[in-house]
Amino acid sequence: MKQTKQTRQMELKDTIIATPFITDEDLAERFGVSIQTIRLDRMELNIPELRERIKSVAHQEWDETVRALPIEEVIGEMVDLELDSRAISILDIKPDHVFSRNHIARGHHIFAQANSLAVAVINDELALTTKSEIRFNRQVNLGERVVAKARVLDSEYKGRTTVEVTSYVENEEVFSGIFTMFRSPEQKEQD
Amino acid sequence: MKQTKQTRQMELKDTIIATPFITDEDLAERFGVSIQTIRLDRMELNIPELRERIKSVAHQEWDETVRALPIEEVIGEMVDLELDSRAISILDIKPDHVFSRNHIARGHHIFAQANSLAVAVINDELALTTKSEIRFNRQVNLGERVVAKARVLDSEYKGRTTVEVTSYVENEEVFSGIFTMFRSPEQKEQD
DNA sequence: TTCATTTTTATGACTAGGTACTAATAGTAA
DNA sequence: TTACTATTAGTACCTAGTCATAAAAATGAA
Repeated sequence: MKQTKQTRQMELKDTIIATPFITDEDLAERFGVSIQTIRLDRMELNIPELRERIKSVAHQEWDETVRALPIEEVIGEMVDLELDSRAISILDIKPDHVFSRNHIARGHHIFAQANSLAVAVINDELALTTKSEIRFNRQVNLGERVVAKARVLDSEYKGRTTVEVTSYVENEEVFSGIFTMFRSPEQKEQD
Repeated sequence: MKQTKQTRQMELKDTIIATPFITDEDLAERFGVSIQTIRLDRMELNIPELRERIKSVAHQEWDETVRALPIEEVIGEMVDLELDSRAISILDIKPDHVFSRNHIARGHHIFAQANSLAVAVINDELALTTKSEIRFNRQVNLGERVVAKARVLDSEYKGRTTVEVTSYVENEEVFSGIFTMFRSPEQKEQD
């Protein structure tokens, strides 16, 4: 009994998601159609060839966990800095920053920009985030430019500094956070 | 000035470990030798060809139990997952994750692990962090292994789910956070 | 310097798993 | 019948390799 094209394509998609390292030949055998049909289906469904599927899986994993996230890119570009007072950085949302499915920027990149800005604005060799309360106010999409502005709230309290960071896309607030930063006394306080 | 075979082979090995998706052609150019020499070197060093390297990396991260998920987008290695209930991932702190000065892990990596785990545990196509309150309880150092455990607190509240993530280094709590996640209703709620 | 050995490069034939394109055929609907 | 979709077939080309063979170049010892 023959399947319709639609149901075959849906099952094909599921099959590739489930076992992405399957070849067209194996797929053709499994669905009882020719290799050409499988290739037509993949084209219509925009599913790349085996090697590209392998590469994309491997690459994303590699990119984010093993290789250095090129810090300049992750953090964004610093355009203004006055130590212990304020700082501004911009981050252009690139394909690496978004979920593949929906092209929405992943939260940790927005956080990374803000957090590293908070670290950078502190006039100290060692600055670490100890606490933060953050809010993602709106989705950020591929291609958008995020401008993060940091403002030091209380600088002089010993060992702790509070930094407020607000991020905007074209004057629309997309993220805000209060970061409590630990700054180094002479020796380590906690271990 | 020419390199010896030995030093070239050692550097070759390092290069392939550092950037495993490099082709023989690129390697040949980088080392100023022919492709054939690179292939001889790989044979002597028992380093498989590009496709096999890609496949092995891709395979390591692949787990049949979590295949419905964009596992490649989880930071750290997922070792346990029960959708809408709990999830565990581990992240080994490598040189890329730390401040060069003091070898302390940068906060956004710890956050990224926790945040992506919170996203992954949600049984939904679209899950976004809208709010979070986090705390870095102790520094994490180079070489340490961070185990993040996510627990879904209230799953059924419409459009919002709260996830608690706690990260440990050898049973010592290093990070904790409450993530409020947005999950897709039938149509978009905000834009 | 000459010879032997190691190292490197070149060449040709083959492979897997595709892309891109053209063409032919089978089945269905108006 | 004509029009259209779905499927299959076949060709040329591509990449990133493989293997085998041979020749050239560099190196070390007599």
